[in-house]
Order: sequence, then C-alpha cells, then structure tokens
Amino acid sequence: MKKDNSESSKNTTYFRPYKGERSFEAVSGEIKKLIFQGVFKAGDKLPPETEIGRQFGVSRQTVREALRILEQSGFITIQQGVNGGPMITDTVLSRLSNMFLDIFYFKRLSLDELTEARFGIEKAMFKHVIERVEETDVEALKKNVEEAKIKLEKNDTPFEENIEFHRILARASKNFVYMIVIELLMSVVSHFHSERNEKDLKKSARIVHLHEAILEGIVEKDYDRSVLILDELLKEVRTILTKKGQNMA
Amino acid sequence: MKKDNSESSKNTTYFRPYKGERSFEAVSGEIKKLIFQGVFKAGDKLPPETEIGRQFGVSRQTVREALRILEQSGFITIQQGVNGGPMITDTVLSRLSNMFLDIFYFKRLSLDELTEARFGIEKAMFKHVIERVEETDVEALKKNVEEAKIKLEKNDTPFEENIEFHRILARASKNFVYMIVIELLMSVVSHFHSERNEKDLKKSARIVHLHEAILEGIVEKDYDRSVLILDELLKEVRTILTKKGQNMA
DNA sequence: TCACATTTGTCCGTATGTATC
DNA sequence: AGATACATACGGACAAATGTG
Repeated sequence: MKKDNSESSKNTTYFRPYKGERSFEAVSGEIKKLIFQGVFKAGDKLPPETEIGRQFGVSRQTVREALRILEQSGFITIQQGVNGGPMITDTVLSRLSNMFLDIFYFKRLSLDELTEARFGIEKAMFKHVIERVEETDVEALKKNVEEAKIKLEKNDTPFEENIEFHRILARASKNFVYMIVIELLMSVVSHFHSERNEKDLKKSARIVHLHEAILEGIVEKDYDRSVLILDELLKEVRTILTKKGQNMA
Repeated sequence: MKKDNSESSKNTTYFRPYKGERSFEAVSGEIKKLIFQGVFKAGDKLPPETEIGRQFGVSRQTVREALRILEQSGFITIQQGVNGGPMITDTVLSRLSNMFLDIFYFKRLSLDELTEARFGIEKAMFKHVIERVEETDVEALKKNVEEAKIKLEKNDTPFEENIEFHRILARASKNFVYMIVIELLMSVVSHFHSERNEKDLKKSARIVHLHEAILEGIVEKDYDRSVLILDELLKEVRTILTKKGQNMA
C-alpha cells in the first residue's frame, strides 16, 4: 500500500504487505491462507469486492486483481448479481489440468511421449489398485463399462467413458498423487478426443472389451493377468492416439 | 466491453469479447494465443499497459487484470520503471509446480503417498533413461555427484544437489512428460527439505553414494543392477521423508 | 549526484451490465 | 416489472520504482 490517505481516516488498516510484495499479492495470499486454514470452505461466500477492500484497507481495483489470481488458481469463482460475489469453490485440480494442457501446447509435446509416460505411470499405479481396490471401486468400474456398452449399442463412441475408466482406476489406487498425475494426463487425452471427433466404433468396442477384461482381473485379484491386458490396452491406445497428429501447433 | 463511448472516437476498436467472456479474459486469451503462435517469444517485451489497452480498445484496468492472469500462468513477468513493462518469460513449469504444491497443502496430502507415487513413476521412467541416456547426461550426473561430494566434505548437506540428480535423470529419459511430472514431485520434496532444515550428514552421504552407484550402472547400461540400487535409494529416501510430518497443515 | 522521463502500482469516482428478489 | 446488489468497465489522478542524461 502506497497510499493510506483516506480522508475518512477512521478505518485504520492493520494490514500491510511486506516490502517487495504488491498489495494485490498480499490480499490474495491472505485469503488463500484463510482457505488453507479452513476458515473458508467450498460453498462459502466471500464479502463483495468493496467490503474486502474496506477490510484490507485497499481499493477495489487492488481487490479485483487479487480475485483474478485466486480465480485463476481455482480457489474461487465469481458471480454477478444480487446474491453473487466471490465464492469458494474447489476447482484447483481442473485449473492445474488446464495449465498442463497449456504447457503441452506451448512446449509442442507429442501425444506419443504423453502416451509413453502414461504407459509406465499407469502400470506402476496399477500395482496399488490391485492391493487396495474396494467394493465401491469395483462397482464404479462395472457401472462405467455398462454405460460404455450402452453407448456402443447406440452406435455412439464412448470416449468419455473410456477415459473415465482410468480416472476410476486412479481413485482405486487410494493415492491422491497418482490421481492428480493421471488426471493431468487424461485431461490432455480427453481434449484431443473432443477436438478430432472421429468415430471408430470397432476400436472403441475393442477398448471397452479390454476394460472389461481388466475389471475381471481386478475382481479376481489376478495381478499378472490384469497387467498383461493393461499392457495390451495401452498398446492399442497408443496406435489410436499416435497414428496421426504427432504434435500440434 | 460494455462501454465504447470514447468521445475521441477516432480509435474504432476491432476487438470484441464474445458473449459470456469478460473483457480481461478476451485480452489475456488473445495475448496467450500470440505467444503460442510464436509472435512473442521469451525475452520479448509487450507494450506498456496503456498501449495494450489502446490497441484492444479497453481500459488500463482491464489490461491489468489480463496481465495478472498471464503472470499467474507463467507467461509473462512485469517490471516497473522506465525500461520495464510486461515481458515474455517462460516460467510456466515453475508456476505449475507452485500450483501442485498448493494442492498438496490444500488437500493435505502426505509425503508418504508422494514418495510412493514417486517410487513407481521414477522406476518406470528409469527404463527409458537406460535406453536413451547420452554422454551429456552422464556428464551432468557426474558433475552433480562431484558437487554433492564437495558439499559433504565441507560438512554441508547437499539437499539441492541430491534432488537435482533426479531432475537430470528425468531429462535423460528424453520424455518431457516425465520431466514435468518429476519436476512437480521433486518441487514438493525440495520445499519440505528447505522447510525443516535438518542436517543429517550420514544419510546424505549414503544417498550420494547410492547416486554414484546408479550412475555407474547407467554408464555400464546395466539396467537390472541400476534398478536394484534405485530401489534401495527410494526406500532410503522414504524412511527419511516419512519418519515424521506425515501430513501437514 | 540529481533531476527527468517512463511505466507499474494504487487510489477514487462514475456508469453500466447482470442476476436476484 | 421494478428495485436492489453485485461485478464489470471506464477515466483520471498521483505515488513509487527504475533507468537515463
């Protein structure tokens, strides 16, 4: 804060950004800290911009820039209108995925190397899936495969379902770090599927079939067999994803 | 843009955000697109805020909010002063790491599950390291180990060097996706090392020794032996990292 | 060293769009 | 439909930082 010349100087501000930090950074940092501490939880509403500014002793402009940062980081969303304002909403993972996708474009990465990494990571993760899978996970996987089959019967390609299968697997690993990493990778895959929307029912059916086989292996806790099928699945995916569009501008 | 009532209406604006998009989002999106297209490259300077606003036909305030987004995403940095202004600087990976660290705190993840995931991912990656390692990578690894040893001789703990070892390994995999993922994981490890700065020379020496052994295995392209040592190393790391501070608020 | 120019940082005031009641 | 409360966006001003002559 460079100015504290508020003529109505009854609101003495107890808030000071430390040297070198800009005011809006200090404000966004303070709010983020409150979110981390659990003072604000998802669904809670923050005061309107004017009120936040009053409490921190900064202008609305400064508050707005702070809110932009929090919004971009996935901690809040903002609504206009009478009962609107900034609201705590946990979309951090989605924002992280968007950023990863940006980097993917920016660095001109290839789907080939993405798939290669996915290959190794998913296989490593799968070990824990077999160890820790619970009944609810199996149910989710079964439901997923069923929905994919229904789409196939309607001559519809179950892209999203087939991607979701791997997200469910990640959840079943009971390791949040794997979940995040898989989410990053799959969000890129999902993005390119929705971009070039090619219908290949035969290949989709093959994938659903392999998913079903993996599911059987999981139920029977047959790690070796499951991993073999997973291998086959990923090879299949690889040929689909990398047959064209090696990298993209 | 809600207002286009510029009395000096000689600057007719050809820029309009599409319905639903806010002006500052449109501006940041346009600039980001130019960066992706290579029109702006790292080191280039963007025009000052006022000029950007003039070109897009928006106010300076709107430009500033757009710049906050680009700054937060790691595409630009900003300097005050006469030769300052927004400059294109590629810090996207660093920003992604910061966001991952935020999520790590926010979701109260444990170093234990981080290490578990790192275990699997690094082992999967290592297969490609052995396949694709080049002389420059070996040189970098050797240099790293030497620097770590020098620190040890000075009774200093080579935390950063030991973490950097794994970044170099990731580079040697020649797969940028692995590099990104490892960067995310190691940035968390680095953060916690610098937080609780405990000097354990004995364990550090042991790690450096294992790094050296892995390096030997790489040089001799002895995958099986290298992986065995990597296993040992990661187990060692695990005991160090998880002996306390399972999760942190 | 010291003034000066440039550019970001921050403030205020005002108008308008938007969603809710 | 109208009033209300909120974000969005505008313009103008001054402070602070930083490089230049």
